Amino acid sequence: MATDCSQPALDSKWKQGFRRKLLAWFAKHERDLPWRKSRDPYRVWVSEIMLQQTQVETVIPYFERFVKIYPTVEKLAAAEESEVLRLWEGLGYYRRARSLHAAARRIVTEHDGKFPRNVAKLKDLPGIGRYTAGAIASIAFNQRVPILEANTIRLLARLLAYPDDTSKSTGQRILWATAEELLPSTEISSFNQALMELGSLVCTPLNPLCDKCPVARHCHAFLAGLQHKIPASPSKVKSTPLREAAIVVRKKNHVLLRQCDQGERWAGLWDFVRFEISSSEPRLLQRELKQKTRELSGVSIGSASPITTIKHSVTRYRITLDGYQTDYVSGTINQTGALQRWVSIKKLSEYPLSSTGRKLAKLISC
DNA sequence: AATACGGGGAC
DNA sequence: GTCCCAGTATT
Repeated sequence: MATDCSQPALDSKWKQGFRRKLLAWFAKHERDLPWRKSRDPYRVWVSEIMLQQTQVETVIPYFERFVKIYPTVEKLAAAEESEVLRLWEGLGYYRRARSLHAAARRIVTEHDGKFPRNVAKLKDLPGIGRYTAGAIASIAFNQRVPILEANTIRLLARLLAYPDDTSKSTGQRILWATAEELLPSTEISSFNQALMELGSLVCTPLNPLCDKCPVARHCHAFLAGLQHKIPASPSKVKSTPLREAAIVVRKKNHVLLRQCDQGERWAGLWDFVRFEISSSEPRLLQRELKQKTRELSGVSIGSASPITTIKHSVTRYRITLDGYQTDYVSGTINQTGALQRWVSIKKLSEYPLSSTGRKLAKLISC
């Protein structure tokens, strides 16, 4: 099946012109990005996972360091998960790192260290969905399969002048069908990358550079003057404020760390004792800190003195995190629930911490 | 179909 | 402050 019949076929000459213009533009404007130095599927894969919901400029230093330390899928498979998370620290969406590591082990054991070339087998690996499977298959193996992600959603929505919410299933179906219909018969790797590159550099969210766009004459939004209205902004969930406390419990030159459980935020990473707080009045707050620290960790603490306040966001939550320091008084760490450990301050650098955990760690070590 | 999952860049 | 980012997995 070449096309989705729910989508009216695009004119053949129009498609040819689009492909030709796009590829010519890409030949001239392709950025020199580190994951484009080769089409090694391993490097393509690592870059695609890092790039999920993460901007190119942010990924570059992480990618360089990662492939230097793990140059092959075998090296990655042989690593400890915590080492992988340590390299991922600060990049966010840590499940990506855990899935990447798990997938590396499966590629080595189930596929003899070779990447599956077809989309179905790629999608079967953890952390690889429809986009990433298409990206690896097309970019690394030049297979004729479509991709659809942030850049191309915007680009294709404008190209069609698609007026509705592109995140809904109808919009997704239409845009995937369009991405497939536009595919040339050769040069798929360049074509798919060119779509993303044009979306990223020219067909930008705000103030698209239509006068620099090689396919402006193909673009129904541009031709109708609707490029600023399309794509429609999706309905957004409003954020919820949250107050939390992080307690650095000190025992001589050690501090108490806890490894976040599966199913909670920062799964697999380590953090200081951390919980939501409700009290405002100082006396009550001290009681709450002691009580919740005891509940969560098993240890009793003295009075907690503030270190700093960090404001940050996690998905839809706007968190105000108060960091405290206090001395261990008594008790032993819980053996049930999440793994906990007394860690010497010197060794904090070896542990993968959340971004806020790392900020607190830097503050106490000096 | 909706929601959880991080953190930072750009304006 | 807000919006956005080379999405995926789970509910």
